[in-house]
Amino acid sequence: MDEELIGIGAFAARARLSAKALRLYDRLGLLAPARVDEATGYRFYRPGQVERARLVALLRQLDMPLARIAEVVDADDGATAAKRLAAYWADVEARYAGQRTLAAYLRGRLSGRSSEMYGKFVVETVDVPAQVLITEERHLLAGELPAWIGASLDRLEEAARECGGVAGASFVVYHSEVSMESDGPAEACVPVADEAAARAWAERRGRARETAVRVEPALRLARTRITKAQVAHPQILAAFEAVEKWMEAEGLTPTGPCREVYFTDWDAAGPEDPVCDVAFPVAFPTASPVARAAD
Amino acid sequence: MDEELIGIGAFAARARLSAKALRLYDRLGLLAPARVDEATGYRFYRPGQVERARLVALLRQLDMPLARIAEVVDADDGATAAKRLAAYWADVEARYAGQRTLAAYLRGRLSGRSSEMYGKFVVETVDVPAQVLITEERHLLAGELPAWIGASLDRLEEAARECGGVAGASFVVYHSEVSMESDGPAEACVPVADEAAARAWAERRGRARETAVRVEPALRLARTRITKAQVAHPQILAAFEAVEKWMEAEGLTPTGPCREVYFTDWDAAGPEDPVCDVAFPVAFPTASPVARAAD
DNA sequence: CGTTGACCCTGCCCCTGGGGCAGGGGTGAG
DNA sequence: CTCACCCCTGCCCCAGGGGCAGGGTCAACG
Repeated sequence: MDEELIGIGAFAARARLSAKALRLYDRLGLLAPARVDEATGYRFYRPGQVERARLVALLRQLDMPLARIAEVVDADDGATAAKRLAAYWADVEARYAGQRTLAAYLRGRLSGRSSEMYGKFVVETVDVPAQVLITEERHLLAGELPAWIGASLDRLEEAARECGGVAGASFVVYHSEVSMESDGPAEACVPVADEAAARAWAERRGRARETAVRVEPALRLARTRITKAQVAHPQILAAFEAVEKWMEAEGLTPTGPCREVYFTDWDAAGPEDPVCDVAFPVAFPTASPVARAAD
Repeated sequence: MDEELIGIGAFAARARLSAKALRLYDRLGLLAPARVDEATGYRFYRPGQVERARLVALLRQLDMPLARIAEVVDADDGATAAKRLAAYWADVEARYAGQRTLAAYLRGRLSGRSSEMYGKFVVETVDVPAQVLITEERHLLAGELPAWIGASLDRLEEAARECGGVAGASFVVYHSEVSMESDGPAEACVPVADEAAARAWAERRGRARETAVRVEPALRLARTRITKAQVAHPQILAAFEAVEKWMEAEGLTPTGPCREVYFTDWDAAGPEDPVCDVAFPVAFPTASPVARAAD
């Protein structure tokens, strides 16, 4: 029917792609030529394939990975394709929102406003007793964090009712990066009163899930208290840094990953109410009997 | 003074970077250890280097290339560093703005609104006589296009006064991508009346510049007229597509790169005034004497 | 009929910013 | 003595191509 096949060069020009890219897409099965000459290996395309190729080119302009492009262009109908594109773009937007606030924060910090920032945070140490925790752990992106924290703590606090009730402030432990770009694991933790019940609960959930029960030993934390408005991307970085600066000044080094402790009802708090401690575990004083107390 | 050097593992944890990344930064000169043991090759860092390392880690979260990170962290003062960061981020924002509008456009198109879009454009053919052009050519990003087009056409129209005056509508030729992401060359063209004067002008400008004089043969264009409001990223794509669809339906194929012809005073036009033709060169009818005229 | 360009092929190395693993070494504690 | 940690270098891997080498094809022109 459509016998006017065209060579890769002409097709590349019409699709506004490079021949190299077309060969790659062929190899990946994303955009196979209509015919490949067996003797010479020459690729020939139907003019009707230009449309698909151009869509691929446009999606590449969004930096969409080829695998996701395949999901879009191979969708059964336009609505599905649009939905997949929208899902991808929502990911990008989330990631980008975090980057934007981080860029703004860094611009301010580099401009020399750093010294004035640390003064705003009051850092102190506090001792936390050993606790039985029910936890959820996940790898996620910075943009997904707020939503996940809320949902995860809700789930755990709900589950805590079967485990003797919530026995302390819920918190989130960041096992790698604070405000990580990629996927340092974050762990949501809720202290519960009844260890045996907690283990039974975890058993029912199955161990393959992301949930677990663990006993955390008593800790000393260096912490600073922040308001609801400060629990957001750039501002909270300043809080973490303030605690670290303070620890350095005190000669303390962190003995574990940092955490955010939510000690009050999030939803009931106003923007200027304190809701969260940004904290690092530090060593208990050992050799010297002089306890380093809070200021 | 600061004899407490720390190993790469501890340093990596405090800087929230991987040891692997630190070795890379060492090799690139971005973050050299305070001391390297000659016998073992072990790297040792001063605690004071954590700050720089962490800044690098944060800048990496912005996907800033290491070379540009080096420019920021090696800046002489904070203001310079902030300026370089701001410059980088402005690039990202520009690029991102284009991507966002493209994503919105594609979402709409995939949802099936395509059929209703093409009806809005009236496509026709028009013959353009041979012209002497003075031109400027440049590689640039989509975000820089509007500003460059305006400035470049202003410069050329100014220069045209020395070349016998402007002899036709100014236009811009896109030698690779329409609304390209990267750097397909764009060429701004102004027709002038006096070829000899134009060549003398180009001679004075020097040939190493991006300016040139060329004679374009007579062309037949397939074009559609769009308003000032439509001369923007997603909308204009629809116009290009409409022309291409029309050409396909007419059995025509483009014989050269596409162009935007600005046939009226841009600044004096309102948003709904037609200001621009989106056009492709097509072949003159040859075998058949039946001229394909505009509808 | 041969030659000349214009196309086209595969295969290889290059880029960035690392991740992951192999294979080896050093050091201190039990 | 062995084990557990750190640490080293070097190699291969990812995406998404760019660029080049070296060789095959195809149409048109003399």
